[in-house]
Amino acid sequence: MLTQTLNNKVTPLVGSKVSPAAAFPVPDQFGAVTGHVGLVASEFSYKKDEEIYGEDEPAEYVYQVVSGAVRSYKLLSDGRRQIGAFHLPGDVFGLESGAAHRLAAEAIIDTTVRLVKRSSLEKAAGVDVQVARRLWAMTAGELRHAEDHMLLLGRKTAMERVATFLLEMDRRLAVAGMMALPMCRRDIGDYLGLTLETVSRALSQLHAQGILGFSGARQIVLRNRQRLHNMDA
Amino acid sequence: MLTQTLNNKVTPLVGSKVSPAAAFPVPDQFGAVTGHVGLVASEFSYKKDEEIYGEDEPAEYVYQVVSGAVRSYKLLSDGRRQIGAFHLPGDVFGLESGAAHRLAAEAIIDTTVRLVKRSSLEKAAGVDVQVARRLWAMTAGELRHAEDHMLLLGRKTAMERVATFLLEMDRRLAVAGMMALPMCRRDIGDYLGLTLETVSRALSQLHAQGILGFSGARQIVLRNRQRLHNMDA
DNA sequence: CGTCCATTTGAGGTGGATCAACCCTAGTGG
DNA sequence: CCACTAGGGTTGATCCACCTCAAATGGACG
Repeated sequence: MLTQTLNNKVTPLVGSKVSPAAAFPVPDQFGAVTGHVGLVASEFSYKKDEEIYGEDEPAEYVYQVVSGAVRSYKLLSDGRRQIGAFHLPGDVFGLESGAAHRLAAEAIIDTTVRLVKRSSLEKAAGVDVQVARRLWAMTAGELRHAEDHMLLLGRKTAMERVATFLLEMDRRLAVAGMMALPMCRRDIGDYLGLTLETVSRALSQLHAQGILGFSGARQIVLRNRQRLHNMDA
Repeated sequence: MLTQTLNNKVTPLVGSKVSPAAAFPVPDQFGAVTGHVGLVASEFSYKKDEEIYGEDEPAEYVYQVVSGAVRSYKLLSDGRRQIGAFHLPGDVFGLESGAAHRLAAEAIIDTTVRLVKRSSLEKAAGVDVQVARRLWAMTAGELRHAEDHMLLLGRKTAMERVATFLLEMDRRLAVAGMMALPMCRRDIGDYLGLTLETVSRALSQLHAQGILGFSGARQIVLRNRQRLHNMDA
């Protein structure tokens, strides 16, 4: 993609403040890599539901969410979808060791990213072992998440999956005890290996038990993290 | 682990032939890393069902299967198990970017491994960017497998999962068109997010359709890979 | 205020789990 | 060499968690 020009200002990175849109400080993974070697990062924006890159597309860029949210997913031929990860402000995504993206990526809501050429990172990693180490650690972090998620998809019940999801999102995007989910029930279902109806029923049940509160379907406050932890197996 | 000494001869690695027990040549991932820097690898053997390392245990060593087979898995508190990967002759496992193993590992059958200290690899990676690149690529390969497996666990039917499993094993361990599975039906089920009964029924059905043949429950020959491919979605 | 889509809720169906025999077959020991 | 045994595998019957299909409700935005 990246053919249409929405908002393409080029900014040199040095000290690189990151994620002004994030409501709390996040570790600056991108700057940790780019800062060392004076790479140049561009900014780019995507509309809600716009594709950022497709599955098996050449991996030309590595991205960091500045604001908004992104889903990475795979599709089966008949349209069944598995979302492998949600990317929130501060997160790096699209980093590949090989030549192609193995999942597609789309903006969940209007989203701004910073991006650098993969070839620049490769070159930097060839010169600076600290950069190489950071790239490895990022991929290892993704692997850790995938391994946890395999356990969820293969062995947890619907309620356990939703509990795990809520605790993950609470950790990653709660502000003042409240989280504003950027994704719809279908996205959550496709992330958890469930249908949107099952997700909705589980959330309704948690609401009825007083474990969470709603202010609109996507504004959720956890009222009892301990009980949620107990449900997550 | 590694406290009892079963068979601990130390062998310096140089050109490093690998996997004499493998029935066909495999890419020498271990040697590709260790060969460059003259690391020392030991050999060690484990009995069937013996633990190699536990979940969250410090990651002191990196392993390569010489002969036998290994399962990597996570457990829930009530005993539900998700096997994340099977490791066959030639495969490297137990490689971590962080300090601890995130899955446990056990020998499925009597197994011999080669191993090197993680600290040695870390040091080598700090000196030689090619080593660092290889370590990253290995972790990225595991991530690729995990991403494919999330799709299977989240969205494929029982028959599709079994078909995918058979094609994976066929690719990885078939000799002369036949494969000798080292693992039991329960292991297969815990890998595919199914019960052992469901795995058995799927295999029986494929047998009845003439898509595969048995010579004993674990000796399988695929008679129609194309039809199997069609079933795997 | 009305439209559109996301979400919730309900009713019923089903794929895979569970529970329960039974059957192989590879060892084991006589 | 064969009978016995134990563990793995198969098959059957039933159950139920989650899916599917359907309709009502709600909320955001023009």
